[in-house]
Amino acid sequence: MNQEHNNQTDPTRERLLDEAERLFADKGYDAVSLREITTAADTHLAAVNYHFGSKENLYLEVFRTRCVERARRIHQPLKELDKRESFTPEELVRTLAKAFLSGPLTDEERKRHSQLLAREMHRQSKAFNILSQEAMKPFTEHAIRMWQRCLPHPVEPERLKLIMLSIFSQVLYFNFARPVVTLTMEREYDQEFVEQIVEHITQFALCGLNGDKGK
Amino acid sequence: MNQEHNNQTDPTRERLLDEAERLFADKGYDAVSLREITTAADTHLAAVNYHFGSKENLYLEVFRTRCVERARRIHQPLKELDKRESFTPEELVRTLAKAFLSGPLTDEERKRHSQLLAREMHRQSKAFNILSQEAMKPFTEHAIRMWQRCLPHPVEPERLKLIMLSIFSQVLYFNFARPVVTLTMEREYDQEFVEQIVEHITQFALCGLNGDKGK
DNA sequence: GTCTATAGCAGGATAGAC
DNA sequence: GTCTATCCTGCTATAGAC
Repeated sequence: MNQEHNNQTDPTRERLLDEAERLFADKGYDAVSLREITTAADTHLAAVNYHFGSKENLYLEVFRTRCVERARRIHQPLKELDKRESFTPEELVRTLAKAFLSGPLTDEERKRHSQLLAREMHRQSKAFNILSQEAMKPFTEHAIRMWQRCLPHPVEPERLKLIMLSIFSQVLYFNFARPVVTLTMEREYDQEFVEQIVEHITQFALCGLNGDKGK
Repeated sequence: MNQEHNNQTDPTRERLLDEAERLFADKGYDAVSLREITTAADTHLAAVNYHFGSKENLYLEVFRTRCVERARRIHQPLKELDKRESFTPEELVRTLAKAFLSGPLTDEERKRHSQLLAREMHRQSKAFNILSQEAMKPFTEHAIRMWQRCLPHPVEPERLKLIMLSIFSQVLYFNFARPVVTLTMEREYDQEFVEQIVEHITQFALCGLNGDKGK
């Protein structure tokens, strides 16, 4: 109980979560079999039932631990910025875009995270509820408070929420739909390209913020 | 051969495609069984093999016929605009956003289309190839030619492609991730809300087009 | 040509041996 | 506690009756 036998650090349990996450992200819930997962995790079928009770529960545990933890790390740069005395809207937007596209996660993690998110985003499932309650909702609300703090003139929250959704849709898409992006741009993802995308989204969103002046 | 017995109009075949499309969009390829589809289409298991050869082929046929056909209808408003003597960038962007969000499709069709697209968007599959070759590529290229036609000053194609991707990511997201949108905005989809979204994306993209002037 | 009946296999879950 | 061996269900595909 004092070191290795609690739920958090059992190595078999961790390996199962690792492989489950990878495979679920890659193929989706129904396309992955428990046999596939346990073989990859170098253990046996019954281990899933022992540690998680069922396939469904293993899936949910991936969201409860892995995804929520990654979401926290994505949130981190925003919190850092918020600690500062002051910041500009441009810095806020760039921090948002960077957090998702070149931020704290490794490229592999980013891909998995986007895939799992995208898979759950359109169905009201338990996994979706975990994500929205633990990750998306607090993140969005925090970002909006930060905007209201740094914008020179007040902007109605509805507009800010729409802009948040627009930014979010783009970072998700540029991570998730890479085949479409490389096909359209005739260009592979490398550091320079990602920086270009971050810059594109930043400028896009900034103009969206100030945009209605010209109307 | 002269009326009802060719592939295009066999009523059982059509019902199978209808139900397959609905269920695949709703649950994804692996979560749907042929039994489910044939029961919904009020026919028997063997009919799938008779008409399509396999589950995989039925799936692909949904893309080859239904999705490509819908993509053509989404393309239509753009073609109409292109026939005109001249048009503004704003008209072009609004036409693009409307085509996906309130355009030629019914709401039900729009949902299905977005779901099927989103499901295939991240994996290089046969279905993806059909979509990108038959629908996305020609559409994107046409839109870019139209932009180059109506923009007062030349804009490099790479920038236009990025803007196309940004618009596309947003319309896809606002169709596909409705649970997230309603949760964030605390608002259900109705005609007024959809119009607001179209307006939001239009302004967003327009500013993105002219945006770097202010930098 | 249509559809029933079944083959053959893979899935998740679990009983029970160690 | 661990893991093998097995259960049973549900799947796709197809052979063959009508």
